Amino acid sequence: MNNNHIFTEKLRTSGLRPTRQRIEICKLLFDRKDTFHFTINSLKNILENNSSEKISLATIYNTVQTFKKKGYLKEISINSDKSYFDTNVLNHHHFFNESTNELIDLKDSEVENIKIKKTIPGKKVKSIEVLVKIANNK
Amino acid sequence: MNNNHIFTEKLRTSGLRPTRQRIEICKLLFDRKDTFHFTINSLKNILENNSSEKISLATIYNTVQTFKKKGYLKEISINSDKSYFDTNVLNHHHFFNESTNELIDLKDSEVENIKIKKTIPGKKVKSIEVLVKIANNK
DNA sequence: TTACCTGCAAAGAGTTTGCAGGTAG
DNA sequence: CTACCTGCAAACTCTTTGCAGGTAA
Repeated sequence: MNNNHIFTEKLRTSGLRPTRQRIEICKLLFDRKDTFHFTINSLKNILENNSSEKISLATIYNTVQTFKKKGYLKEISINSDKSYFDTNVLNHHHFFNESTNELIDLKDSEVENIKIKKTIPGKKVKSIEVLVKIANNK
Repeated sequence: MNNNHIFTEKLRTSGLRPTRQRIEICKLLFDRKDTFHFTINSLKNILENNSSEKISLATIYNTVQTFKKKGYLKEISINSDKSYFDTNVLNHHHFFNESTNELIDLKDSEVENIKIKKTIPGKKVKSIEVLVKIANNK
C-alpha cells in the first residue's frame, strides 16, 4: 500500500518538506509493523541498495536528527562508537547482542517492575532503562 | 601515604612500565576510597591542574584503554558523545544527571532484583545494567 | 519566485597512530 | 644497551556545517 501521505504528514509536522529523498528515508523507517533499529551507517547502506535515489549522508543525518528532536525516533546508548536509533520511541528495555552488534527490544511485560530505592534530592527521574548485554555461547 | 608500589603493580600486570606519567594517572584513578567517574577530557584537565608532569593526550588514552582491557576500569555507555569511565569495575547501576552530565553509582542494594522474563536461545547474558536518567526539577 | 533542500566537500569533535627523541630495566 | 615510552602532529571516524545549484509550494 501507499503510505506516502503519512510520511508527508510526519515530515511536515517535523518542519521538513517532503522531498523524494526524505520520503525514501520514511519508507525505510516507518513502513513496517515492527520496531526497527539502525545506525546512520546501516541506514545509508540500506538506502544505497534499495533506493533509486542518491541520498547524501548529510541528508540522512539531518533528517534522522530532526525526527529524533520531534520524538519520532529514539536514540539508544549502547557504546560510544556510534549512535543507535530505534523507531520504538517509548521508554523500553533492550538486549544488545555483543557478538553481532544487534539490538533487540524487550517488552515491558518481559521485565519485572524495577524499583529504585534511592532518590536524589531536587532531581526528577526522566527514564529508567535496562540494557541486557548478551553474547553467543561459545 | 605512598601507594606507588600498588600502582607499579597495577601497571606491570597490565603490561605497562611504571613511568612518571602513568604513576600520576594511577594516583588520580586509584588513590581514593570511593568510586571515580571521568571522561578522558575531565581526566586531562585534572592532570593539567594537579600534576607537575606534562602528560600528553595520547598517553592518557592509551593508559586508560589498557586499564580498561585489563579490567581495572569500566566503560559506561551514556551517550555517544564521549566515553565515560568508572573505577568501580563490578556490574552496577547508575544515575545519570542530564543537567550536569554527572554519573552517580547505585549500590546493588538500592535497586530491587531485576528479572528478565525472556531469553534468547544460544545467547548468554553478560550483564544487566540499569541507567536512571535524572534532571533538575525546574 | 522564494524559501527550503540537496549533494558535495570541508570543518569539527573525539580517538588512534606513526615517528623521532627519551627513559626504565 | 634495548625495548618500551613520551609528546607531538597527523590520520581516522563519526557527525555537522557552508555553499552553489536544484526543487516544492
